[in-house]
This record gives sequence, structure tokens and C-alpha cells, in this order.
Amino acid sequence: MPPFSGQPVELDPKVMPLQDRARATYEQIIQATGELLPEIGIERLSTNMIAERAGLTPPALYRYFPNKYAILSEMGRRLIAAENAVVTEWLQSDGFAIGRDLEEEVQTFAALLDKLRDVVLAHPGGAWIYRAMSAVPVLQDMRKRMSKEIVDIVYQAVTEDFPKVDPERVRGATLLTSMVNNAVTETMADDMPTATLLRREAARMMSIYYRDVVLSHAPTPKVEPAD
Amino acid sequence: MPPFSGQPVELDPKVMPLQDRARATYEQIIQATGELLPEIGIERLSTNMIAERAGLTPPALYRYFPNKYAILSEMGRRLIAAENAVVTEWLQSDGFAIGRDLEEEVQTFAALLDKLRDVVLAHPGGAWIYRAMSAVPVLQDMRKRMSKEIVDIVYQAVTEDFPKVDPERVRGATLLTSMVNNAVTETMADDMPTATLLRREAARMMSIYYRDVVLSHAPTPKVEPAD
DNA sequence: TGTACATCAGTGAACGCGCGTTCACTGATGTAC
DNA sequence: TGTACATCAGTGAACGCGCGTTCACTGATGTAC
Repeated sequence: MPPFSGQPVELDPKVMPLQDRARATYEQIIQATGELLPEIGIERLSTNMIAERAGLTPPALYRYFPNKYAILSEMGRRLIAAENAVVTEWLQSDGFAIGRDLEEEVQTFAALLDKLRDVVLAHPGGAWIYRAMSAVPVLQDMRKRMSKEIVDIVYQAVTEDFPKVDPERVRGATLLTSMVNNAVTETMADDMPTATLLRREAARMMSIYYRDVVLSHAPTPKVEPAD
Repeated sequence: MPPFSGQPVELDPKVMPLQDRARATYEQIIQATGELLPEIGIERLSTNMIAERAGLTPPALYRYFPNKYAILSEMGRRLIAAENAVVTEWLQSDGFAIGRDLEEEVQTFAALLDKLRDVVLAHPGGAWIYRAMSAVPVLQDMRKRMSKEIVDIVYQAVTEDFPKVDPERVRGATLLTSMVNNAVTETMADDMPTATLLRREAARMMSIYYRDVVLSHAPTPKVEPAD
């Protein structure tokens, strides 16, 4: 009866669907999970409930997934991979060219945030996948691992473009802005105009902040030894 | 069997403890819940399990709480109230005096973040309470309501100090920095040095950003009509 | 200070229910000749 | 093109278990006189 403390939980899919009908079933399971997440939360979500919503019997679900955590894991993997792709593409195209006009740069960040929001909206369950991954200990490793990928990519890009900047500052900055991205991206469903305002301000904040980071060639000023 | 979609869930405690023994029991329930949250997550948490960890039988728990959501609600209420108190005090003492030396201001923000971290660490369950509140639909209202309180207080403070600044920008800025605070505060258990680095960078980012906000007397520059 | 009584606090035992999961099966799809 | 067979996909029925919750109760604490 996982996931008790320490007890391992299998997160990989079992059989992968081969035929069209099976692929459709697989997607219906994910779709149904995405619908149920905002309605009742990870909390009360059950494999029986997912199967019912997907128009299946429970054993059909168990053909592809060993448990509900594996479904969420797959959903999280897809969502984060899609986000990472967006950020990677953003970096390669106009992306990070700091040193242009500030307003132009704010626009660039805002465009990134808009794209990230679109990606989240396009995935069944949207931001609820993140919330579920954060709240379930057994899914946290996977979330961290995948989020780290993109932080590392941005880190590489910034240190290459600005080799003189203290790498520790860059590490902190990329981590921090990744968190800001996530926080802002997760806040959307509630209230559209506010979400737009938030993205706009976040873009501005990140632009100004990165400017500070890349223009500082010295290590971060010490700020009181915490602990 | 709450919380099904739309079904109401009672979140208030039932009887309040009157005698010393009862007060101790009440706290043991909260303590036990705080211990279990990081171990197995909100997900698998059950009233039976909490009672067992607290050294009680289930009916004792039901004397005070109608269900596990009420326990989490109480824990969340306490945590957010404590954080709000810290921010309020910070505002009233050295707090927000923007316009001083930048480094001095960064120190001030860093001190706030350190205090907030201490508050989270002092509460059983710590950041897991936030994660649980975010992931369980039935607890979200309460979280939002209480978080809004403090955003409003900061908003008041800033608009009073800087009446010429576009109120919409201030609203965006206070919301955004509140989210940054939360995101940074929730990241601690994992890795101490990184958490310290993050707090330091976040303090810097917020200082620079607020400087931009209060120095801009015009409305936010339009950034592409999102949607 | 001591006793009787009222109220508060916690227990033992039990319940019905939905959950996770499995098994032997039937039906659908693909393929070899 | 048609048939036989292998594999893939999904079902019906069933199970044991822990969960949420309640009840009538015993024991602990407080209080009036």
C-alpha cells in the first residue's frame, strides 16, 4: 500500500500502447486525470474514479499504469518537457540578449511568460499537475530533476554570454527566476486580468534583475551570515 | 464522503479544548499531522494515522476536528497569521523605507526573508502546509483569503508612502513579491546553502524592483496585449 | 478539607464503503500463407 | 482475397484492507457546599 514512508512506488508506465485504440485509451486516462485534478484534487483522486471518467473499467487502466502516481508522473514529465522546450527555443532565438533597450527586453520576457502560460493551459490538469507534484513526496524527486534540467541550460547560456559574472550569482539568479516563472505561471486560472498584470510585472522585474546580475562582475555582496 | 466536487466540507474545529489535558491533545494532533505531512504527504494522510501518531484513538480526534481538512486549515491559519504578523512588524519598523542606500535595503529584505523562514521552520509541517493547501481545492479559498490580507497591508503601506505611483503597478508589485516570498520561503529543507543563496538574491531582486516601481510615476508600459 | 455531582476528555468496539488490485475471460486487431 | 492463428486490448466479478465515522461507555477534572 504505497507510498508509506520509504516504501518504493513504481512510477513508470507498464505496457506502452501499440494499437490506435490503445493509444486513445492511454490519452483518455490522462485527460480524465486532468479533469479530475481541479475538481477534487490529488487528494481524493482514485484509479477507480479516473477509469470511470475515462469510460473504462479499472483493469484497463492497470494495463498501462501501475498506480495513480505513475499517471501524474507521466503528466508532469510531459508538462515540464514542454516548458523546457519553450525556454530552450526562447534562449536560442531572441531570448537572453541582455544589453538592448530595457523595454525591448521586458517584451522578450513577457513573451516567454505568455508562451509558458499557453503551454500549461494546453495540458490537461494544467497548473494542478505542479501542485500535485509538490504536495506528494513521492513525486518531488521527478519534479526537481526535470526542473533542474532547464535551470542548468539557462545557467550555461548566461555564463557563456557573461563569463566575468560570479557563477554563484548566476546560479542563484537562474534558480530564482525559474521559481518566479513557475509561481507566475501557476497563477492563471483564477483571475485573468490579474494574471496578465502579474506576468507583465514579473517580466519587468526579471529584466531589471538580470541587468543587475550581468553588470555586477564581483561576487554577491555578503548579506548577513544567515545561520 | 467529502470533498466531492461542490460538496461542502466543514473546516472549523468542533469543540475547543478547555482543560489543560485537552489543550495538550489538540496540540498533539497538530504536531502529529505536521510530522506526517513530509513523510507521506497530504495524499495518504488519514485521521486514523494522525490519531495513532498522536497517541490517541480516533474518536478523540473527532472530538476537536470534523475531518483532516479542518486540521490542515487550522495549521494553515496559524502559519499564515504568523507570517502576516512578521511582515506587519517589518513594515512598521525599518521595513520599506525605499530611497536609502541600496545595500542597506537589500539587507532589510534579507532580514525579512530570514524571519519568514524561521516562522515556517517553527511550525510543525512547515512548508508542507503550503503545499497541502495549494493541492487541495477545498483549502485554497482559505489560503487565498489569508494571503490577500497581507498583500493588502503592504499595498496600503506603499501607496501611502508613494502616492504618485500608479496603483495598478503597486498592486502587481505587492502580489508578485508576495509570491516570490512564498516561493523562496517554501524552498528550504532541501539544501541549506542554496536556500541562503536564494534568499540573498531574492532580497536583491526585490530591492531593485521596488526601486523601479516607486520611481516610475507613470502607468506600467503596455506590454503586448496578452490574449 | 471532604464529599457529591456535573461536566469534560478519551476509549473500545463496531459499521459500511470505496479503494487498489488481480484473475480468468471475451472481443478486437494484425499477420502469415 | 480468405482463413487461421497470434497477439493486443478491455471486461466482469471478486477480494481484502484501511478509511471515516459513530455509539455507548469509563475515567479525569472542576466546583458547590
